[in-house]
Amino acid sequence: MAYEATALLIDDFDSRGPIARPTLHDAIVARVRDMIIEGELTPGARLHEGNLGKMLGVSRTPLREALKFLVSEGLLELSPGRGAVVRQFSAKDVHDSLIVLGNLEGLAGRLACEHATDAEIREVRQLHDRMMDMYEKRDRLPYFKLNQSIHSAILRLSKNEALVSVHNVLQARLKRIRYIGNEGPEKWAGAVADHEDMIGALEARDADRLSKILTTHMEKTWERVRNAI
Amino acid sequence: MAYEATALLIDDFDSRGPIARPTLHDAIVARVRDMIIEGELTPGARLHEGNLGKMLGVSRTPLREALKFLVSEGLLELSPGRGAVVRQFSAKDVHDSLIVLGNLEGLAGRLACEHATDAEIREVRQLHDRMMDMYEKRDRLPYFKLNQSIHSAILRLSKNEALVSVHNVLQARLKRIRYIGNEGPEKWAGAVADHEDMIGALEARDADRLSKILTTHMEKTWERVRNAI
DNA sequence: AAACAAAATACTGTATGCAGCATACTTGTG
DNA sequence: CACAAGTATGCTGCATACAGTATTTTGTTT
Repeated sequence: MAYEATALLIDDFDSRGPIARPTLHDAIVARVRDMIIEGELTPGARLHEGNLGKMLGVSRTPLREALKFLVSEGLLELSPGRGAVVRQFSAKDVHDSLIVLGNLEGLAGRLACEHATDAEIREVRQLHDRMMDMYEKRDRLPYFKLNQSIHSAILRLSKNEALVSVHNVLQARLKRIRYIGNEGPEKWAGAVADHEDMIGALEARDADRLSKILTTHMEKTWERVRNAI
Repeated sequence: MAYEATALLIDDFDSRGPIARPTLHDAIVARVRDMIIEGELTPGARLHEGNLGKMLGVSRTPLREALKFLVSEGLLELSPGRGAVVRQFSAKDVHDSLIVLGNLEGLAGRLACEHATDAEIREVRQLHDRMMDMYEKRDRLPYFKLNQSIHSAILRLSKNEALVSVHNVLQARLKRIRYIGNEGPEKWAGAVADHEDMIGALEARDADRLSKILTTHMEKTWERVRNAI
């Protein structure tokens, strides 16, 4: 019975790429991370090792290892003798993180203008166009996902691994909040306008302009999200 | 016998602060991190759980948890079935990290100009003056430590927790490199000049200037370190 | 009835044991 | 003598068992 659940976990994991096979550790980390992002585990909730382990079909040992991993990522907090708790982010925490994220994306944009190939920029343009389609249809979820893809793509095009990894950590902490904070129609239009500017600046390889747009875009994100906290 | 080593570990840990008592987990993490920074564990070295555990007087279970933590921090890499290895940083990795660090410190400087109190700036000035004393005496190690303290202080004065935490992660990855890369006299003078500018800009609360100095300072660090890799 | 103390329960932290896999060594063959 | 295959050793990955500590519940006293 326990093994059925384990099998499920591993099936969930993306098995493409012949280099590294999926490990149970990675599967648990990904699963718990999702549970936090999707709100199954709410901020402040205690993670009971016994129950959670049974739930996932895993013994406490690998589960605890995964929890330590998530503590290091900043998604959980650990009080000695009392186990792991889903981390609470105050409004200031979120604001602080968004400032840093804005700065990192600004840097990424600058580097992307320098290092991206024309073909890569065309790919981002395609993502953008598909996103605009979804906006026309007011289809929120695909829009949201494509939006995320575009930001990730710009990060990737910076060709700076350290930047990508740091950005991912911060991004993961806020994913839950952004998941909730779905903006109203008027602010949505503003975000779309930003994105039009973005792709334009990238295609023109105007590093200063792209950098500024990205940083400012993140400040606006704060305005959109601040009430949802 | 095993317990003697454990006790030692815990004694190493700073026990001030009545809130959180030192945990074995934190002690192991700190110890292994130090072993990497100080070169006791060289990049590419495999970490044998049995031996390392005996060495530290700890069983494999908490040791493995600590290793997972350090993997998440980016100091170790994990290949399934083959355990943990001290991560190798290529020259590009280091360069990329320094670019990001420079950007983060630039942001920190900008925020510090805004949020630091006069008293806090005076404290940085004192650190700076003491560092200059050490420079006069050509006393490298205290100079190095005070230098680090000043950069940390500026980060702290940004009053941005997310920024501090992200900076720490990246800083930890490079600590080993900086530990090696001790510059020659002519470049040392350049670094000192930068620091004079820094404290001046901070006291004047000139955010743009401080930000630029910090970012540029990091680019110069690359020049100093690049040959040592 | 309320508050405090004590005991029982339950959860975390650590050690150990076992199974599966990777690697190294040895032996046999071309 | 070299190379390949099979075997043996050793290490990682996971589960379970035990010890120590926090929490909750119950009983007693004011």
